[in-house]
Amino acid sequence: MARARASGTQDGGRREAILAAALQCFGETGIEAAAIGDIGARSGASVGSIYHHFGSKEGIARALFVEGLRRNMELLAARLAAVRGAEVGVRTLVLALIDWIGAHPDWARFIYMVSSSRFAAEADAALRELSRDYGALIESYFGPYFASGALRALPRECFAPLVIGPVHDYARRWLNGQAPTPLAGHAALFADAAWEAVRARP
Amino acid sequence: MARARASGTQDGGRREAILAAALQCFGETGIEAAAIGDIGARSGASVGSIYHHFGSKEGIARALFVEGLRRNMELLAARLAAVRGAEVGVRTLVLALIDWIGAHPDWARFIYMVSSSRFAAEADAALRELSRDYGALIESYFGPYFASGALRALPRECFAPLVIGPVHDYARRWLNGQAPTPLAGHAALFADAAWEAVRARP
DNA sequence: CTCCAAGTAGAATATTATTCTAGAATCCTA
DNA sequence: TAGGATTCTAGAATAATATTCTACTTGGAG
Repeated sequence: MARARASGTQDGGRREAILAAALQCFGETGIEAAAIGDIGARSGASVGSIYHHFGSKEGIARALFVEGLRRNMELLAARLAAVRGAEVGVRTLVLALIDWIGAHPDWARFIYMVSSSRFAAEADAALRELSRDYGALIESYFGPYFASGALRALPRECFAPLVIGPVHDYARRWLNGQAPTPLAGHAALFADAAWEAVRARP
Repeated sequence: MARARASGTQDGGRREAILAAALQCFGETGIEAAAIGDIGARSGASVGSIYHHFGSKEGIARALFVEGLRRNMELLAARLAAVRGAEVGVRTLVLALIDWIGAHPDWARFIYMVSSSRFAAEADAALRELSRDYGALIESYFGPYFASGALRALPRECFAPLVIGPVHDYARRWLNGQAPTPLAGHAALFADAAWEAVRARP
């Protein structure tokens, strides 16, 4: 009858529980105001245990950030693997992001919260690797379409901003309560706009 | 020979000095890690003085945020007042933002840092007023062009994301060191894309 | 069975935000 | 200009909380 994570077990559930509690706390009060004690209370972990796993509050935030980005990227990779073509690829990029944000607003809110924070730019091995993988995914799918001329000749660094910049901007507003309509309500609009922005011009 | 802000004067210089020091500290180490003591040391203000003016660390951040947005909006308002027409208006929106970010990267970095933070959504009179003014500025300039059909029929809440979303997305990456080329290097590209995204379609 | 590494707990410590009290500068009014 | 009210400043005292430390537990390997 013992619950999977009754007490003192090494099943790894403790780590997940801490992350889940932290995501909640961070989302409710912001990272700065969230107390380690609260995270411990909600997850059933002691302070010492938390520090054993993550080293610091920033360590928790970093782990959450990497985990969120990874999940998001996995969805995108799965969706892209199922299609072929420049236009459908661009639309998939937009729609996968919209779906993910709609399904996981807490994760999205947290990621937006810290993505411009100091440590997001810092030397973090896992983060740099993830960033590299992300670039590689985009490049491997869309590279050929740039080469073939199906996509407009653009500096590569401008591709992602043009395609998903509007979605991110809208999503931030929506998550902040500044826009009433859920992201999904404008999915077609943003997908159309993304394709128009990067398709080859006559 | 007393310097303008020698000590204990009420000339307002103290408040500005605190804000300037805070912008530096926040930018270097992030808001959480920045210590009130440091801000005091850099600005020459005592801890008590800082709390008298701002009430809390979050209060300092809030004041900085509002001030930054206000300056940004003033530039935009001035530029828009000098032009007339749908296309030039959209381009002005993009270019004013690009210019401002290029000229004030510290402000931009800070604003991005906190714009998704908890207090940005909270009930702050000055902030809500500013947000309202911003909306009114956009509406008063572009409203007529929506009405005349020069701009595509769009949900109003999608207009700003489509026009400046890509710029924000690129700017965040650039400020994080993830994109080498300064924003100004892509100004024409982003302005063109913005206009294409919202112009009336044939 | 014993040992070892990983995990856990909670008290002790350190850091730092915030509050408090007193005093100095400025402003306003008569 | 005098005097009182108000704003501002300073720095010590307090409180909150992140982090460190030490001892104990658990589960697995040999």
